[in-house]
Amino acid sequence: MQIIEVAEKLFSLKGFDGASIRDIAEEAGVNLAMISYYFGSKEKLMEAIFEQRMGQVRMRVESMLKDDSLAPFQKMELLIDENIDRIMQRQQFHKILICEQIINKNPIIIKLVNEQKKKNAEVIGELIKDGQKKGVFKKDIDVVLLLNSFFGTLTQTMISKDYYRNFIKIEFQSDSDFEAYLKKRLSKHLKLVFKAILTYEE
Amino acid sequence: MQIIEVAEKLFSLKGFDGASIRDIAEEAGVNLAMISYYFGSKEKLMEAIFEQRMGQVRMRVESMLKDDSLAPFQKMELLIDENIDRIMQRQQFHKILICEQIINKNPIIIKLVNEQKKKNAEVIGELIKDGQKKGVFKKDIDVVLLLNSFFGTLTQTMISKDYYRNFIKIEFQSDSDFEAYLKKRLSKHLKLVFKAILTYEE
Amino acid sequence: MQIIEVAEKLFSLKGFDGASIRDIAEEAGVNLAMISYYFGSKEKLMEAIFEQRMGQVRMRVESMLKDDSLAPFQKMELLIDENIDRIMQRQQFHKILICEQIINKNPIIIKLVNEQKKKNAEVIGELIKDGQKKGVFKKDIDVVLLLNSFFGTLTQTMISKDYYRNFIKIEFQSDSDFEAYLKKRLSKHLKLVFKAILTYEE
Amino acid sequence: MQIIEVAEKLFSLKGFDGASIRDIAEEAGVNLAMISYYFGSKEKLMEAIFEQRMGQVRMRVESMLKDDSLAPFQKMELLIDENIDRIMQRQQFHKILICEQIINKNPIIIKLVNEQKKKNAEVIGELIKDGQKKGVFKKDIDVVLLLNSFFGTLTQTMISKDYYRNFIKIEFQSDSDFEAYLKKRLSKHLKLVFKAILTYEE
DNA sequence: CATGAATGAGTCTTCATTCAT
DNA sequence: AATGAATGAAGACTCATTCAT
Repeated sequence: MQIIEVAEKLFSLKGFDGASIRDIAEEAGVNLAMISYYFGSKEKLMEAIFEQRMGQVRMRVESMLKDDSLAPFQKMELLIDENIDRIMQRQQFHKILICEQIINKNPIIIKLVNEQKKKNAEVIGELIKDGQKKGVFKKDIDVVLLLNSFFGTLTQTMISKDYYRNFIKIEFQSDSDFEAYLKKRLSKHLKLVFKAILTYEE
Repeated sequence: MQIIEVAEKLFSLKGFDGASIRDIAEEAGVNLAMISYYFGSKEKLMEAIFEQRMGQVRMRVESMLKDDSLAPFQKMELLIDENIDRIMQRQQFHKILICEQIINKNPIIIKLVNEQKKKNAEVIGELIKDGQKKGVFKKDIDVVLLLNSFFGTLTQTMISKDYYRNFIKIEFQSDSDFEAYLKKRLSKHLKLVFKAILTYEE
Repeated sequence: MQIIEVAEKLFSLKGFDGASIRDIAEEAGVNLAMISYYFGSKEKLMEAIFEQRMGQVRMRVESMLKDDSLAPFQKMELLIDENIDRIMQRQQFHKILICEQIINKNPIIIKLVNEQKKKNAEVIGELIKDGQKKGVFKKDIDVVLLLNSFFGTLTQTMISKDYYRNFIKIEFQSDSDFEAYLKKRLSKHLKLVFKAILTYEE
Repeated sequence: MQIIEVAEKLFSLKGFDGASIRDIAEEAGVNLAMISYYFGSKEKLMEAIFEQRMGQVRMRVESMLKDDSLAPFQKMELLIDENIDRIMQRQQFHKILICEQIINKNPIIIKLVNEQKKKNAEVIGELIKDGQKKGVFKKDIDVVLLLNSFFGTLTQTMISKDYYRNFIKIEFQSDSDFEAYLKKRLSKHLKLVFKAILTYEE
């Protein structure tokens, strides 16, 4: 578990090929051979990270979405905030996730990722259908592009965090202060984008 | 020039650390030592790619933005389509661009990228001010988050292209057919998002 | 230890830059990577040789010099023979030592060498003071030039051994016979030189 | 000629294997290919240096030694000072000379060096015979060891110059001041050594 | 069960040299 | 006569993995 934590950190900093298991073993304070011994190989270690991190998704959301006392917009906003929190808390992993979709395409990982994407599309799809039935959402919504805008905005913001912090001329007392500010802005911004996509008729 | 082309391709497929200069030399049909000979080092080769690709940006746009006969919305739509075209034509480079912002962080490259981001923010910033003066755009627009949504949506769509193609149940006769379809959908989607962000008042 | 032995041999034959770790690994019968594995780098291997060889100096001498029953001249002669033996037994190392003082100048090694020189100067300095106090050595002796003559004669003889063997018209039955002859001649010669420097008044 | 000068400098600083013809070409301000073009190869360049530098020896000495009005001791002292000057003026070359006798033993160079040594032995041999005939030098003098002591002292002093300067607690205004001081000390020291070897009976 | 030692394959880079111009 | 471009060989070093203990 500690190995996974260190590996996640180093993979996110240097990439899969850039981080050596030597580095990982050293920083984790374990024997070099133990990584191959426990995980089988470097590739398998990466897979273990993905299994570990992707298995934790969704719990609170599921039940909430079934709650009929909540309006579709409320559910959508909950979903947005929930995911902003989740991703901002696991930035290292999500950096790896992006890179993994571009390079090193390990089939096992790609499969895991696509399953997750499918689940995401299903959840949001149901929510949209519900909203459409209730007449508050418009017809013809491209779920995938909606999700791409959502996750794309989040990841793009995440990887250019430093640039953004430098751009807005506000001084923050600590990193977590800035992080909190960022989440608030993202929340507002993304809710607006969702609202537009879900209701705006050309 | 041919080396740059091959290197761009392999870097986008395997990442900077994953692509060896051996691979690059072989695929480019040149001697292994030629790469160090021409570019000095692997790092410098990467920098050469960035200088090559980032120097080509914008020309038509500049003049167009100064054209007073165009309404802010028209300009904005032109800008969107222009950038969709540009990025979809240079997908390999933009994949590298994303990874480079996450890992390896060569300072020279980061500097180039940040300068480009600044220019982007300035161009869109002027356009927005113009629209606000003319009363067609709302106040208080976060330029950076707007751009993050734009480029984030594009890159997210690009890296999950295969998933998207599989998801929509349409059969395409060729890759370029799908590519064209994708660009049309993206154009429509992003114009909607921009319109919302630029005009929608909560 | 075996690697050090082989490295010493090859460094003395081809020089630091001329001897590749490939050669060393091959001749030592170990894997190429083992040298980096054990020593860290080629430079560190060289440092290891110096630490190994310079740590062994002097032991018998120390006690001998404190022996008050020996006259200064006797001590000096013992010191001369001791050092001739030491250097002739480690000719390979002393060849490296000379080259290292001219080229490559690894600071760690230079430091070790200078410390050794300082110790040598101290030992001989004490001996000289003792002899002066007892009135058998003259005043105003340049310790460093005395040592330079001593070690310079030895090394010069060592590196032009072949020429010397060819010059004197004596046939030797074996290399070790010649070596023994050389040591005897050197001993006589150097004792004469020392005596002159220590007593001869202009 | 300029190439030879630069090559001599770099070979003396980094050794034959450590100095690349790239470095030499760059510092000499000539084309990289010109060195192979003019000299044939790196080895031949080294040979050219030796031919250049060893051809210049002896001119004034020859005539002087035939001068019958000079006593053997006077001739000897002239010879000593002459050679101290010569070597101290060509320190770079003599550093190369030492290394070349230890490593990289190019046969052509070794031949040149041995011829020079033979000439040296002849000249000093004649001088000694003359002195013996005149009854001022003793019998049984080992010419080679005498020369070894002479050149050995000089080279040893040369390569540990910095240590010596640091050891004696005298401050020098300039490098050439120290160099002059060194030559004076060496001259006195070596004349004493010679006198002892040539006259001292055990 | 856990690990220190060892390895072969691979990394990037630099080398002296050559060749067409 | 002189050189820029190009190259094969070799350089030191690091890698993920294995294996005997």
